[in-house]
Amino acid sequence: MLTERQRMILTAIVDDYIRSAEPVGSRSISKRGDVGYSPATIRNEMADLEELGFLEQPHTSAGRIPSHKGYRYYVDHLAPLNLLSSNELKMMKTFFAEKLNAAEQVAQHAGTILSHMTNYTSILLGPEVFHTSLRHFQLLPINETTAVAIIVTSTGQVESRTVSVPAEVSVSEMERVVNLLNRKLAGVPIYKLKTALYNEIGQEMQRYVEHFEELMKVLDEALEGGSDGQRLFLSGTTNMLNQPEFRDVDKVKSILDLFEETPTLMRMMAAASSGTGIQVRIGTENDHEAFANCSLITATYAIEGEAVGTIGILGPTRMEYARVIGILDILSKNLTKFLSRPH
Amino acid sequence: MLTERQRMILTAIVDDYIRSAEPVGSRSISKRGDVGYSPATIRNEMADLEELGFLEQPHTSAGRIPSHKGYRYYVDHLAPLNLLSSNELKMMKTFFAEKLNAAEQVAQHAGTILSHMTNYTSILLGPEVFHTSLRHFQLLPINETTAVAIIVTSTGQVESRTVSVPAEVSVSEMERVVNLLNRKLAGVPIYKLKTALYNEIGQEMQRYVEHFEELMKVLDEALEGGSDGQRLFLSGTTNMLNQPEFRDVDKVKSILDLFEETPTLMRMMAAASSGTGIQVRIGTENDHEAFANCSLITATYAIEGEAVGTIGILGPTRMEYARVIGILDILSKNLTKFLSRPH
DNA sequence: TTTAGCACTCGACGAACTAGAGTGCTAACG
DNA sequence: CGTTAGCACTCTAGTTCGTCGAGTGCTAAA
Repeated sequence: MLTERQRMILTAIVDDYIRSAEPVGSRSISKRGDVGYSPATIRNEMADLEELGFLEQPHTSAGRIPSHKGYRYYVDHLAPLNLLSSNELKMMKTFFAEKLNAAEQVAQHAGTILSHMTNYTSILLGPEVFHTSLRHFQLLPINETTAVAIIVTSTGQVESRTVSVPAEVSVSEMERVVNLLNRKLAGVPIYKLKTALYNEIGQEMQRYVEHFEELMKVLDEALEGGSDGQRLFLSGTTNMLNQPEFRDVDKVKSILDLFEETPTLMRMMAAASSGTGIQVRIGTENDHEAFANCSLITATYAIEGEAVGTIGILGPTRMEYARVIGILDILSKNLTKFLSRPH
Repeated sequence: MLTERQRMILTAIVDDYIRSAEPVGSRSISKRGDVGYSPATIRNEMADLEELGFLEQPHTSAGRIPSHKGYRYYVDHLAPLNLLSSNELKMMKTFFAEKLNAAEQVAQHAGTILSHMTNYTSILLGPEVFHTSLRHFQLLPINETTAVAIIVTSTGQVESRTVSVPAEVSVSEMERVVNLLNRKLAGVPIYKLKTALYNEIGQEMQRYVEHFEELMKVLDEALEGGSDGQRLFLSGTTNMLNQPEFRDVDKVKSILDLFEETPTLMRMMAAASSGTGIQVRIGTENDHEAFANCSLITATYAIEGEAVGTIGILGPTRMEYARVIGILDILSKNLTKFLSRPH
């Protein structure tokens, strides 16, 4: 589709623009040395590239900037493989040498490291409990009408919520049920808990307890928490303010606002990481107008072969794709290895 | 110290400036009607107030703005008592009618409401577990070398952390210890847990278990989490961007950066709420240069008579003190009542 | 004591101008 | 025929300059 020379010039323009955030002119490309043509020739090619939709011109007498399509082509075909700098490698080594236990904590910390390494904003979708299985269930009365329900998963994550308990249900009754549940439900995947409760345990439970109906309601409430137990962590949100394209408060406002809308972000992250490997969403591909000038690069991480979370980097469309992709690739792989290691 | 007329004029200036964010001139004060003097008279008083340090002049031919000292005097002596608008009352009623259980969740939600009502940023220091007592302790092995330690407090808060367990310690041994601990430590305040463990339980434990040393290390690690189990919640951070004084990215940057530094914020909140009732910290009183142009208004909330957390509002020094103080006062009192109610 | 009057100051705003970066086109070149 | 030098043209960013108006401080009159 594009000639070799056009590819060279497009690469040069994108690279330059990523570095400078200023429209790139034919002269500066020519002077770089790696494209051995005069400004005039480059101008001709640039006009062609613009016609093809890879470049845009802010106004007549300015240089060119990559269009959405230009970035997409760059990411898909032109971006160089990026090896990590020794400094970056060192940061990553230091991180994985740390002694951190809980999976969620590890992942969260990885997000922080990532935002520091890249100077962009990292978005981390914590390990979901959906596919892990039940390790332990507990129901602790706090006072006459409330109890704390605790679910511990096989990966060591703890979810808790407060539930209200009808006065008729006695403590000993509750204990009996909890014991029964632990015997029957240990090892069952979290997402199957409710159906297991209804189908298998229900009948047996009726024999043990008096207030079956009330208890089922309590358990229902208690297990509710298990299904959406995924948390979102942001790090380096203010890095956005360093980008020259967001020097204007009005332009960042909508982005920062979105950062406070956890559910929306979660949905976006989940959508973005649908495929395997590294995913790049450029500008309007993000399905939210606040991110129209941003790119989101995501990767998933897994525990024991099961993808459990997503880690992403958000920056301006003019972001250092090659470097970020390189870092994210290594980091997500290491994270997976680290989380799946025998503790 | 100030004449009645000076107080009137100062009040008028502060009120006007809070509303408009523009330097206030003598003419506009005169025209308001509530100060029945000509611009010339007011100018003379303004010159005096400036000499006394209550006002400042951005440049010669501009109006006056309140100085730090001016705000302080306003807050301490001039700010009118503020009754909540019917709309505000309604929001608060709706909030406290909601069925929320966990104390932390309630408080966090209160912070959200607060930032919505005020259009400033709310900072919430979650209920600390320090003064609550132990309801239940649990140590669940996850695999050969790790276990999850869970602490449930009398208020229903759950803290968990992953600890590593030496290979020599057997599961049954661990269970025995946990049972012993629950029998002995239930009801002990969280902050006394460690000393209680060492002084009272230690000896008895030695009789029960083989690997005393190793187990003590595990327990030590497990109980570490209890002492600082206070969490920080921010809401409405982007409201800062709506303030005209922060229209410039450079000026908000340092503030938003500070929002990411949880420990620093926690320290500031703890320091700010040292006294009782509503505390107002104006500008540089905040001990952090990022907040030099901000004011922080805080109140504490309590559970069962024990102050457990702090709720605060951060805005520009030019913030609506009267309204915010009014809202915060009511909200913190209601929050206390709500959290201390028999569930 | 208060106020009207007045000269003065200073920033905000807009118009006019300039400099410079970059373009597209044409014609010459190898 | 592809490439390049040359040139007229365009458009923005930045600067200067003058004007306007809000606001002041001071003086003198009420």
